[in-house]
Amino acid sequence: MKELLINLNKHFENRIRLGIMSVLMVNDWVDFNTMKETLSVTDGNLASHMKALEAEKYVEVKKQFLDKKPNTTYRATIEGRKAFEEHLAALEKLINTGR
Amino acid sequence: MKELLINLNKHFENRIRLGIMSVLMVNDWVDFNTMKETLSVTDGNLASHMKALEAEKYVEVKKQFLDKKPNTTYRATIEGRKAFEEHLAALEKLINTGR
DNA sequence: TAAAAGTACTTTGTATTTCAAAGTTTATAG
DNA sequence: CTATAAACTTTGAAATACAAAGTACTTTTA
Repeated sequence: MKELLINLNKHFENRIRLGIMSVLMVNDWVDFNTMKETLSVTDGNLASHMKALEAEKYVEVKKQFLDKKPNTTYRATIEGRKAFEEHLAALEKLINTGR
Repeated sequence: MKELLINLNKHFENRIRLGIMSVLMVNDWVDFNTMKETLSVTDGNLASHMKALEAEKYVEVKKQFLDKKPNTTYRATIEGRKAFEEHLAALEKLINTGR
């Protein structure tokens, strides 16, 4: 019970970040607009959270032109998956403590 | 996948709040200092989070003198338990979506 | 009965986080 | 050219979080 909270990853505390990572755990490459609609966030907000996750090397980005239109897709890195798994494990521990 | 995030309760997003509620789910009455040490937070910080949870009616407070010393204890209300259960369920859903 | 100590705050001030809205860039379509 | 779309970036405001210092109340100690 001593280190109840230390394994929680600060970068995943926010709900939108939780959503992003959850989506990226099951989908290999997810494009900007799909993510935006899935989470119901503004484009600016999504971009900034993405940037934060990118800065932590938790997601990688691929920019290309698809159908002659700019298309940005994301996927979780190995590191990101690992970090998120650890976060979820810590959450589960909390959940099991809590009932 | 549409309402991926809406069942998450904003008041439980913070790690310390998560810790508080987890502790209160399994312990009926927990005193201020035990909570403070369990979570490794300053007294001011704990007090303010407690106040926030109290304002939402998620915890109730009992103040008394024990061994001639002031003693404040907390427990989760029925409402608080319900809200936290829902939050955990939403988290679990995310977790299961995410692996 | 005055000083000291402990509990549980409250206040203050700062730093960080979050978010929407507006503006920007680049590339294609007409 | 001009318009349009995607994906940002910038700006600014509001909310949140936190530590540190200060306070109130009570009991203990001298």
